[in-house]
Amino acid sequence: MGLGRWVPLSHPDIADVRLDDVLRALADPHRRAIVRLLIAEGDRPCGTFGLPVAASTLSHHFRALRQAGIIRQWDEGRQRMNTLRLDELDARFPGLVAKVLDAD
Amino acid sequence: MGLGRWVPLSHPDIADVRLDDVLRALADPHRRAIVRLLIAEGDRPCGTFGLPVAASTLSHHFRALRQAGIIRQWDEGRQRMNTLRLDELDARFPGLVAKVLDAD
DNA sequence: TAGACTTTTCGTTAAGTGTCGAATAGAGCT
DNA sequence: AGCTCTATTCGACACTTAACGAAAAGTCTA
Repeated sequence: MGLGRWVPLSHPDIADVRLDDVLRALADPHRRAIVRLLIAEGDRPCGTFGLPVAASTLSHHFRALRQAGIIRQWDEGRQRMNTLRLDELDARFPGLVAKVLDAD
Repeated sequence: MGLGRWVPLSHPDIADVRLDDVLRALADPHRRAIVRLLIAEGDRPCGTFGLPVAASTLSHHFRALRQAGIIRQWDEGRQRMNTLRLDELDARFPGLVAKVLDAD
């Protein structure tokens, strides 16, 4: 699965998630599309989002979302699964994610 | 007031305001502070925000907010006034600005 | 007219972003 | 072992960003 397996996947504690990072992450339309699909169709591996970008670019967007505290990832066989940290995000920034996604 | 007086102040039509730009503009804490002060204390000139940055940097942030469609500016004597386009923003992205400002 | 005041533009610097292709590395299958 | 599949890292590129100081422009006041 690439070199990023030895360094285990790290996720920020929800208390350490910064609004700056969340907003910057959601300011990108590809990343909003990822979040929207996670809400609409549930947890899914990276390769199933159908975005028109190279695999390496996709990987970059998933990392941005994970480091911002928006998604959680784990490995399952040869794929990497993604889930939205919606409950945690709503506890920290109530209603924010929904409002952003509603906005377009 | 500087060279930017001959090119008159331009503000995007609210219909042309893009979510990407609004989120990117609000992802900066100095710019959120500007918006928050406009809500709390009403329209005010650029020099009255008390941010710990150089005047030229402040100017840069006001331009970012204006071009994103978040504030409207006009000249009054030797100062440049600022107002939040909150009604327009709420018509376009209902509740978004309030949610973002509430979030921290 | 001369000076003070407010704000912008310009030039620079350091850092960050989105994108791609190539190379790499596990997992699973034959 | 070898091959395929999924996803990552790396290096490169063009572009954007936040920040500063210096210079300049317009407005107001003395």
